[in-house]
Amino acid sequence: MAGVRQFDEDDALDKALTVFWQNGFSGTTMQDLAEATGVQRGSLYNAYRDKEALFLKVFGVYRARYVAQMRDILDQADLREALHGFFDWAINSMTMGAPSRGCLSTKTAMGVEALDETIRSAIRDLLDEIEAALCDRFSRSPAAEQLALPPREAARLAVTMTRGLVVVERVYRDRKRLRAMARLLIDLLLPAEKLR
Amino acid sequence: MAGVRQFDEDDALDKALTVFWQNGFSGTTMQDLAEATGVQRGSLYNAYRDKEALFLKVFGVYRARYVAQMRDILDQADLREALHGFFDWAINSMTMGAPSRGCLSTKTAMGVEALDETIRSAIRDLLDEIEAALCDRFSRSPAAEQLALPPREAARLAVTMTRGLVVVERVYRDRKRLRAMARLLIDLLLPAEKLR
DNA sequence: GCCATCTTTGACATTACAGTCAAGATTGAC
DNA sequence: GTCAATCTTGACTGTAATGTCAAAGATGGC
Repeated sequence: MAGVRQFDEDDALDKALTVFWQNGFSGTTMQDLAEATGVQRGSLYNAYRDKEALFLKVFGVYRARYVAQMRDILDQADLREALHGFFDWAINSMTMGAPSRGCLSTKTAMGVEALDETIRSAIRDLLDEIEAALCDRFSRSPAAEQLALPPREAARLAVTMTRGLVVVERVYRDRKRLRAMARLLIDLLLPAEKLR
Repeated sequence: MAGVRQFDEDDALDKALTVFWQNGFSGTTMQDLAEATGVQRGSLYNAYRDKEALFLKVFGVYRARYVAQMRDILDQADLREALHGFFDWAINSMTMGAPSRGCLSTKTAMGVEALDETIRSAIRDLLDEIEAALCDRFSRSPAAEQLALPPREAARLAVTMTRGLVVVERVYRDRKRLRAMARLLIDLLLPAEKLR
């Protein structure tokens, strides 16, 4: 196999992820990616065909990391703490950077005007995975008994809420508000432990 | 006052709103607006200075209509029905069109990469107004006693949830899912009446 | 009817971006 | 060491968008 890739692919994808996350899909230019990765535009086209294919590759990295981290955080004995941990982590993640980078999947879903079917399905897969991770955690005894809703429904509600938080973050830029919202939802989902 | 405007401003703003709503701020070009309104690009620039100023004018129309309609819908005796009416209306509104037009404020908040401060503050004002409308309704007796949360908090949670619904709509394109989510939230907010 | 004032019109300048391509560089296989 | 496959490079093309401007057109006030 002669004529071998000159750049470190993992490193390049990682740097590209940072750029996409900060600027969104349509807000990122191939020039931006070339500068961030140190790989020339032409090489990126050669390696990944076009901007969308490169994005999907980067999105795969994002997705794997996201789900692994959230599963790790959810994996603690106390359900309330697991949920707090999850929301804190999500809120910290989206408020990182200046201006705050937000959420890549939400940015992409809402940011591209004519949402490409391939991209949309990649985002849907991620949301499905997030839902599944929450659902798994909620199905574990004794979580199911503590919840005000069946696991699947509680999971979907939590997923929807995190997406709402991303939008609210973008508009209000107020971490306190986000934390308060998360706390409200947790209190509603775990009524038995609601001791004010 | 010689040299008078040749086009009907209300009509033009209304048509521009349709375009912005369907395509978002950055996805809409002045050419699109010229075609939709029947007003030449140059005239639009002359009348509104630039794309952003025109958008803000259009957004004002959107905001007034949105809040008036939602206040009207919330204004029915039974709180549960008022909430169902509100969410149904919001869901119908965002799933209208093909592809569904979504929510103008959310699209704009998430779609513009470097969110302009003026636009962001216009969106924040709208969300504040939506929250206030919900809060007013929740503060009306006997709503406050039926709610699992204080009015302000319940209102904020509902606002966050509608934003989440918009994102979920864009990804899943499934009205049933949206309705189910809305129902879950309503059931959590009105625990006393939770009779399955 | 005349004029000052604003609007309309279409061409123009500028910028920005996605994607292409041919020539040259690199390197593993033999 | 040679070769062929692949990668790299930078210039080029094509397209699309925003905003500007000068000339022409319309109109209310007098």
